[in-house]
Amino acid sequence: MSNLRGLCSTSTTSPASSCSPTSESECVENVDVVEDDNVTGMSIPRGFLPVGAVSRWRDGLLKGSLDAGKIRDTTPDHRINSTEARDSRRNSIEEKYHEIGRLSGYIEENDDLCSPTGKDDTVHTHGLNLKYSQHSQPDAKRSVSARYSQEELRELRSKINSRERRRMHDLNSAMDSLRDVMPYAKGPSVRKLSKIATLTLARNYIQMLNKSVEEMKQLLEDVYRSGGNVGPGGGSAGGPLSLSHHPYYLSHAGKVQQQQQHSSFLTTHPGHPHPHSHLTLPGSPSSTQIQAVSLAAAAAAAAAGFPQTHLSSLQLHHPHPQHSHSYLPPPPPPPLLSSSDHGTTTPHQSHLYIHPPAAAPLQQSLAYSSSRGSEPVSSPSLLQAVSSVQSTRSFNITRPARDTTYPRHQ
DNA sequence: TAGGCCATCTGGTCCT
DNA sequence: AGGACCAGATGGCCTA
Repeated sequence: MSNLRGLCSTSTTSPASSCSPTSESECVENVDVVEDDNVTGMSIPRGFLPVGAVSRWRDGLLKGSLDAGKIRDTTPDHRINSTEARDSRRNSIEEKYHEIGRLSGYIEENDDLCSPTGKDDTVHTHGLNLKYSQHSQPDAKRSVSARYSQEELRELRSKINSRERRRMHDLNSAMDSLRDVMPYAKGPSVRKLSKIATLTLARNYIQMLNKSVEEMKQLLEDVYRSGGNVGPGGGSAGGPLSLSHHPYYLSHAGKVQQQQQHSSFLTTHPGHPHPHSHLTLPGSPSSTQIQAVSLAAAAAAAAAGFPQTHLSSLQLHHPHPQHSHSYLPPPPPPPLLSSSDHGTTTPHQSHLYIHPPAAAPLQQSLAYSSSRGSEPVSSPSLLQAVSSVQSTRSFNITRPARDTTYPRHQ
């Protein structure tokens, strides 16, 4: 029997990664402890393997044996359906494992199959080796095996795997960066968005921002068009602005006031000293300019994720009939998470339905914000999404965040 | 226990 | 030729 200790050292990557721990701490201990496995009778260096790694190593060894053709997989085409394949493999794993035990010599000639997971940096050279060494392979393929030794092929495979891991880690880092700018609360008790949920949320968030930009553009055009048609002082046109009664303004009066103090564009009307009073513009404040301000605030609120139900209630008092309507029509915005995005719908629900796993982080986000007394960082679509989920199924929104620490390899 | 999500390995393809 | 990218397969972990 080959001593399994140190068999992971053949990797070209870091030693830590060669052990394939699920966390760095898993590979810290390296005490000289050997445990006899009661299934195969093989000695397993427990000290080298983290908790739970024995089973993983066992499975990995099984996989390596299967892939290497040492063990014939009796499962018909076990690669067609992953679920079925997994179940069938799990059902027969013990049987196969006994078969592994009879193949102890395999271990001695494949010393780098000691990875706990049986995957990480376990350079199964069966791909390059077997495939490229077949005489039936094209010349280009054969040349690979002709130019490289077995050891070089292993190193090559290890390098390829390492690059792929790094690539996926970069992708995950980018995903985390994207999550950071997403309008949902983050916290220790909030599970982070899944990848698909992150992308879906990002798409709809961008759509929402684009819509705000378009509204701003339209408003500025109106300002330029009608700016010269308003009399000095604005008269009644420059009168009370309903923005002061807007819930966003009321709840953010302090911020608005602060912005006024630092803005050369906005001043507090002398006749209305109260910070919640009406806004006027210096010089000749036109109603359209005021509307621009109000809409800018509304757009900013929308960009900040403030519920658009409030924004849609923003009605501008203007003497001109063409301006008497709301600049923010209340059509429902696209859902941040729509059924089509996630591909999960319920036939009996015509409205939005979010698959629970995808919605849970959003719901937790709201709960987290609420519990902290902070204003929920949400959008109307988000609220709609969550409320629809709440009406559909119940979730435990206080469950701890899932430990999805990655990368496993540093 | 089933299903979701994820990391990893792997081989193929495309690009520089 | 080597690297990037992609998709399939697989197993682990977690939750409902």
